[in-house]
Amino acid sequence: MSWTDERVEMLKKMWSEGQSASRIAKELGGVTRNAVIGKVHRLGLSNRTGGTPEAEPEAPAQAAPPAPDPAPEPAAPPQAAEPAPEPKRPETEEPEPTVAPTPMRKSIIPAGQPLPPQPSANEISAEALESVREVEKKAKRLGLMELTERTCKWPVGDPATEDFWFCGLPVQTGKPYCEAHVGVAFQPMNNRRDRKR
DNA sequence: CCCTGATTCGC
DNA sequence: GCGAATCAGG
Repeated sequence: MSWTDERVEMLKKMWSEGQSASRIAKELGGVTRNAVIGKVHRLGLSNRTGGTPEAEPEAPAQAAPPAPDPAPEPAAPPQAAEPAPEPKRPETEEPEPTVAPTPMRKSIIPAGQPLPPQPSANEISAEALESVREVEKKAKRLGLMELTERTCKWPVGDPATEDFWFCGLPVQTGKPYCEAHVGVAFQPMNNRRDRKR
C-alpha cells in the first residue's frame, strides 16, 4: 500500500480528530501504526493542533497576566463531535453480545431498522445503571471495525443511525464488556416477581 | 499487559 | 519517502 491522496487525507482527518495511530492504521488497512506515525511526522503534523505550521507558540511577550480565575468554564465535553461521514457497514461478524444489553436510551427510538437484541429490561441495580451512564462519557466510541478482543463491545445508540458506537473501554478479562457494562449485561436470574400468568 | 506517540536508520 | 525496530512513556 502507498500513501495515495485519499489515504493521506483520511490520515489527516482522523489524526486531527484525535484518533490514535493504531486506529488510523486499522482503518486505512495495509499499514501499521508505525507507518502512520512515520507519515504523520513526515507530514509535519505531529502536533495535533492541526493548523498552519506558522504559529510559533513562544513568549507572548506580555506582562504577567494576573488572571485570578474568575469563572472557570467547565469545558463542555466534546459531545458534538461530528461523526465520520463514512456510512460503511462491513458485513463482518456482528459482535453480538451473548446477553443482549439494554442501551438505556430513554428517549424514543427512531424506529425503522431492527434494533440490537434488547431484552425486557429487567431491573438492574441502580448502581450499575449509574456507572453505565458514567462510562458512556468516557467511552472510546469505537466503530465496528475497531473492536478487539479487549475492547468493550457494548453497543450504544441506534445502529440505523450514525449515532451508533461501541463502548470500547478495556474489557473485564474474559468478558466481552468493560466492568460497568458487565454489570448490567450479566444479571443473575433472580427474583422474578411477576405473577405467573 | 495493554496501550500511546517519538525517533532512528537501513532500505 | 517509507516503516520496522526501538525507545519512552501511561
